[in-house]
Amino acid sequence: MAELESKYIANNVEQKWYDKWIQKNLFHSEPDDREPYTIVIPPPNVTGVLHMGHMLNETIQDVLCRKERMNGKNVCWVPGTDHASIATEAKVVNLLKEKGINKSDLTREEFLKYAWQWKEEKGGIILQQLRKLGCCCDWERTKFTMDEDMSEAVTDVFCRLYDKGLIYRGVRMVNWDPKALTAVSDEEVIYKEQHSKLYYLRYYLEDKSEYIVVATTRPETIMGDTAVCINPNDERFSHLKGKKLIVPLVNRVVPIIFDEYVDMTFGTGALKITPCHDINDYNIGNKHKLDAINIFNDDGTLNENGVQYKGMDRFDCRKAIIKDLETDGLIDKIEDYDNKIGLSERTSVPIEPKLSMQWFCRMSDLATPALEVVENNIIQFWPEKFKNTYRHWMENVKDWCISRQLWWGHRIPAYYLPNKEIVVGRTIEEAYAKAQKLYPNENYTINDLRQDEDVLDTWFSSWLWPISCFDGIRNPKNKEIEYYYPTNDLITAPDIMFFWVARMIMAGLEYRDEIPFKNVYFTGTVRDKLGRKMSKSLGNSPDPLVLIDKYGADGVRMGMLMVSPAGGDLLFDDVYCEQGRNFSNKIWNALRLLKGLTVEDITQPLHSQLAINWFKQRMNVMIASINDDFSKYRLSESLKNIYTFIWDDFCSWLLEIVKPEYQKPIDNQTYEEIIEIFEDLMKILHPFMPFVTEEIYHALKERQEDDFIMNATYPTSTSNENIMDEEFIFIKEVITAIRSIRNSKGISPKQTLQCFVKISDSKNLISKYESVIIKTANIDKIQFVNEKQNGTLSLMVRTTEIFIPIAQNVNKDEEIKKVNEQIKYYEGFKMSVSKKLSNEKFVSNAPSQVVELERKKLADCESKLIALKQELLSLQ
RNA sequence: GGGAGUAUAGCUCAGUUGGUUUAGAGCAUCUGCCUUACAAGCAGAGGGUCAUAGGUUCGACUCCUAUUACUCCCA
Repeated sequence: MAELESKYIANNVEQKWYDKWIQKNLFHSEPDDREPYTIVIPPPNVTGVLHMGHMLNETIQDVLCRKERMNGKNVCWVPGTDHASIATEAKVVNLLKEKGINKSDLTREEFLKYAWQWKEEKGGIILQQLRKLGCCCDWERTKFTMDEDMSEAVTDVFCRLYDKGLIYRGVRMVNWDPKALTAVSDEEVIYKEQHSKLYYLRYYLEDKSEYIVVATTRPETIMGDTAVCINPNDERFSHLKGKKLIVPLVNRVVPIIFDEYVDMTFGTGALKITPCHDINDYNIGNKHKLDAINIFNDDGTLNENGVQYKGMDRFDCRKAIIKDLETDGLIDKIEDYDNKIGLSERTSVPIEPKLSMQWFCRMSDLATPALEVVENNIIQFWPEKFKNTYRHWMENVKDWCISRQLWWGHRIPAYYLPNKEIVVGRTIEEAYAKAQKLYPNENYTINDLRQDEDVLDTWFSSWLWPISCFDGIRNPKNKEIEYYYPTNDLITAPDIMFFWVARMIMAGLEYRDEIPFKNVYFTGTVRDKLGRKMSKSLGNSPDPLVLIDKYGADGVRMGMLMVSPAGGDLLFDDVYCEQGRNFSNKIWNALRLLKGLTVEDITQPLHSQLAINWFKQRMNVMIASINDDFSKYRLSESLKNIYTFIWDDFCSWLLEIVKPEYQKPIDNQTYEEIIEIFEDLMKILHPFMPFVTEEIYHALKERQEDDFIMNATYPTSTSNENIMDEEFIFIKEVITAIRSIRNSKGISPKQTLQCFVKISDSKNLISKYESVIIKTANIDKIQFVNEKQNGTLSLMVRTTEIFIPIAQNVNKDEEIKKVNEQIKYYEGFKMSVSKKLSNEKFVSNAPSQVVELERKKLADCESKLIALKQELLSLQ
């Protein structure tokens, strides 16, 4: 074998193995008689580039997939992307603008051509990046939410829901995004605290005899005012019943209305009502049958109802209006005021409430069963606390606004007839047939049908994802959907629980009569080390590809997972990736150690045999604990355990014990066993660090052409016996105590020491492991004695006393001080235990093992105290 | 304003139905080592009134109540 590099270079290794896995088609799945394990990826936006949130999310999925594959499942991880209507359309519009092309100058078809072109060029970047991370996605199955089959499913579902009466059209107050020029759903509005102003405006009575002061944060909407509202219990205004007011600037005469909705303590107690531009005002307007005057164009500028401000942007208009009102003396005062403003998640501009005709999907019937399956743990949430949030939303679910005023997306399959009626159909032909049937006397031609201009909300396709990925809407009985569905685990962020998770559950139950997945694992948010969310504007997000280049995909994967408990936020820092990279290097060097040894057919030393047997027992315990952690999605804990198992138990203890002296050979039995153990360790680690483990796996032995660790069987726990592990813990304490003495007295590790052990219960155990202690603590041999030896230092491990002779003089004062400190500690300990034991209630109520244990504690403590006091005497 | 969650070492977190020598890990810190696999390392050490105040219990980091602080969700 060629000389191994002294450092592990991930870049030399990772691409090589990924290419081999692809070349051997190891990620591809076909239905067979094995049990399936299915994950559909939460499809990233085509506009997106890989960010830290994806990294965490995809790493978790990859770990789960790789683990289940090694457990013998037929693993299918379906990758794909989401068309992201608003974001993509915005991107394409901007791009065209740079080329000097306005969207409004293009036809729908022309625009879509540009959009598809953009998608083909840029939309796959993120999936390429996932390959760098090592993701074992079945790339042959890559889906896009606007693929033809996926789109057909969306249309089909729309028609079915419409026929069922669950989809309707209506005028509603919607959240209007004046930049994207579309409605967005409630979930896409982000409320942010902002410093703004509260303006106190004077509205004169019709007869100008007096004015009342109205407080508002949005003075620019006064042109749409159609009333001023007052609480009927508010005595300050009771004399104004039946009076009318003049709206400033537009001089419109509006009524004073009375409604208990108004909070008497807020502002002045008088509220201006603008039914077109505020949801609460809209409701009051309906109730009191007020006029509704729309003053805005779709892009947030003022329309002709804004009279002299026509054409001005809404925020410029606010400034202008304040100036004009001031000139007219109609401003009472202006106060600083903090309020929450709704911003569009996509464009970050303030949302403008707007009345408009939209399509809605009725939710309540769909929500009931979807809540039930989560309440009954048929679908399990990890961590479980998210059930609360889910329940709250499902119990207060509102109808879903599913239309968007965009071109990029699934066009609504509704057609308008000249008589203003609507027909819905999967194709225009189907719609036309319906029209003929409904209105046989009208003699319509197919050209009379005009399709709705709007597209569907992106989530209206995403909610079908686990089904439509396997063509389960169009072909509900096909082999694939029957085999892979329901999927096993969904890994996602909690912020899309309502957009997506809840609706997938609804769709699953509605169209398959079955849940879409059995477990939902919610990841935390990736933050920077100061706890701030990672964002473009803060520039605090590292570039994942740069990280991978620097630390290796294995290093980054491990770094992220080590610090991300389920559902807990992750405070990311490069140092974690560095730790991951160092771990790869540690493993690499363990390989170098083994590869550098000369193997001979000689007798296996006792210490090697003992250590290997101990390690095998420990391995059993470890595997059981890893499997238990996985069953509870405690990936972080599992990885931490594996990390210490390999670094400490394997490298620092096992390898150090079996390592022959410099330039001496190792016996072949030990060597073979260590190679086997190393291989099992790599299998255990593989799901977390796929590349370095594959590399080591192949370096350990010659392998068959098709032998890969990613397809190996995960080691199983063959016994739960752990006697040797417990023994070894004590022996390690003994060894550490001797090393510590060495360290504190400045004795070189190279200097072999004598060692006396006072005869006690531990004699057999220490004799058994004598060879191990000799090797690792560098002592000549163990001599059992009845008394402390002269010129030695005492140390105590549990209740065993050990004496080490040291050449230099013992610093008596220092030793006396130490012994006194220990005596003090054990006296205190003894007191607390005695107190417990002298409590009759404790002795009679506590389980007998607990009482026994306390008795043993007391006995051990007393014998320690005796020894310590003797030690003190001998020092004085 | 309504709801949920968290509070344990300098930092990030474990601590599984209350009881295993009066709290564990990683990182960071300190001490000593270039000991032929590894300085991306080795050996060792220090560091905590378990947020505060009560309560339940023979026994509380663990259960209950209140307070404080922070985080998230919803309006």
